[in-house]
Amino acid sequence: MKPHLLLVEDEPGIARGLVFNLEEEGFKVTHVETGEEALDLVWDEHFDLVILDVMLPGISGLEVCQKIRRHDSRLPVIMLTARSEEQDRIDGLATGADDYLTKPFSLDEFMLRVKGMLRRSEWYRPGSGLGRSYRFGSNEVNLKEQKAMTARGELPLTELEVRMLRTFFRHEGETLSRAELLAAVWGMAPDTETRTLDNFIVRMRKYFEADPSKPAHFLTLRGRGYRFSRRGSQ
Amino acid sequence: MKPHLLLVEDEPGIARGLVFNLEEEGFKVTHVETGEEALDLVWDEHFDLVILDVMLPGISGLEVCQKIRRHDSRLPVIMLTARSEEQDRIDGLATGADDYLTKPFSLDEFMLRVKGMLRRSEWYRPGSGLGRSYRFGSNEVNLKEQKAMTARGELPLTELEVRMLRTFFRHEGETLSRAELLAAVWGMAPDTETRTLDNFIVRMRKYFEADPSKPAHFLTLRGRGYRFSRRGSQ
DNA sequence: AGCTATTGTAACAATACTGTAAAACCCGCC
DNA sequence: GGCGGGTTTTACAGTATTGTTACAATAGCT
Repeated sequence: MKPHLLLVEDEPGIARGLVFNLEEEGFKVTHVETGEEALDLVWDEHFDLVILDVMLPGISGLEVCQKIRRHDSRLPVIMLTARSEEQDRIDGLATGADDYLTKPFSLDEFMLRVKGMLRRSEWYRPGSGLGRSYRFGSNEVNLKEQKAMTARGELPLTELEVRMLRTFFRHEGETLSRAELLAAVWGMAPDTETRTLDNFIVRMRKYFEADPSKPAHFLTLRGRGYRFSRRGSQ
Repeated sequence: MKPHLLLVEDEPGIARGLVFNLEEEGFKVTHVETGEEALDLVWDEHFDLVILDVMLPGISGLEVCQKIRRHDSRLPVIMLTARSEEQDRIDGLATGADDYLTKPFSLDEFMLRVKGMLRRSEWYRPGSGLGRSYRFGSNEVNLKEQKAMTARGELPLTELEVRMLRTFFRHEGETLSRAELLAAVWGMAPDTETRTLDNFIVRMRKYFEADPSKPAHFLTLRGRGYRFSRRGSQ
């Protein structure tokens, strides 16, 4: 689902800003304040990228980076520092950091660098990053690859199926009227009279519901539309 | 084999220094002074990394970068510029550059960034560094020699076959629409209506697929185009 | 329970879009 | 001019996907 970032930063002001903005961009962010905590986490959790301040209480960022490298030689690390000395940048990059930014830096540039690093890392760390799958029930849907893994095996998805699923995923938990669905998926006038929509719903249920006659995820709200929910019916 | 770098830089002073130092480090460097020359070279030679000045006579570095990206989505590009405006950096990174340095920069830092980029790119660009042949399934394709070794023996490749394969290899894993393929391989308008493309796909499958009727590498994505992947279907 | 608007379902029709083979074409060469 | 390799066009078959129709089932209401 969301890429998972580890932010190691002891200055609360900076940390709050970065966490906020990274989450805004759709990342899952774990924030710790010391190198020790960071290493513990890296040891037993999965991260897609580490953002590492160099000046930390306790063990230094450089040392953390070194240890991370020894543990996972490909985990992308972006270093941050308040010091703008050339030697610091060189030490950072030589230690194995994949990028290095000097504070104060532009937030936009930082975001672009994070995204760029994630984009490339997806090419060599399969199962990381964006285009990941959406899970519910015993299904796993990958919109980018246009396929799904269901209880009954792998399944290719058609273009309209993908569009319908995307619409539902984006509005999980909300009730979508027929008109809204027709507009979002088909681009049709909201008053079109057709059973196509129903047919697609049927298909979704056939694909993804354990018991299509008692849907748990693709719910009908009579007179109001449909609602998708990831956890069972309620 | 040495990594091959393309340096695009019109200021002779800077260029000489960089060429000298890069060669010192064991890289093979090709130096050109304009974006046009750069694009010509990228079109028919293999490079492992491009170092691109933004301020060029003729078409700008940004534009060059954009075109390179469209042509080879993974070729690493490092941008250089004399301008230190934040907006420039953002534009560069947003255009698809993988890194961005502002002149004057430290030579050591520059080298570390080049090496870092190359180190990571080896993980996702096959054909880089070592041999020049591209392997998938039980095939081995050599674009330079215009020939391939398949399960059914050696096979000479025609010009267009090479161009199609190159396009697929450079965009491995991406879905290429008919329009994109027509543009990249044939230079045709994107709305051309022709079955030529299909015929070539058929040929690729006949050459390289164990069972051409169940393609594992050259996949059809109905309504969206084709996708090449080295590892079996997925 | 009976009525009605709405939704579910299946079969089928209509549309793309893609695969394939053969014929036509083009171009350099003898 | 005829030949041969390679490419493009033509023509059509094959299929996947989407849309329509007709009707059954159901929920909500009185």
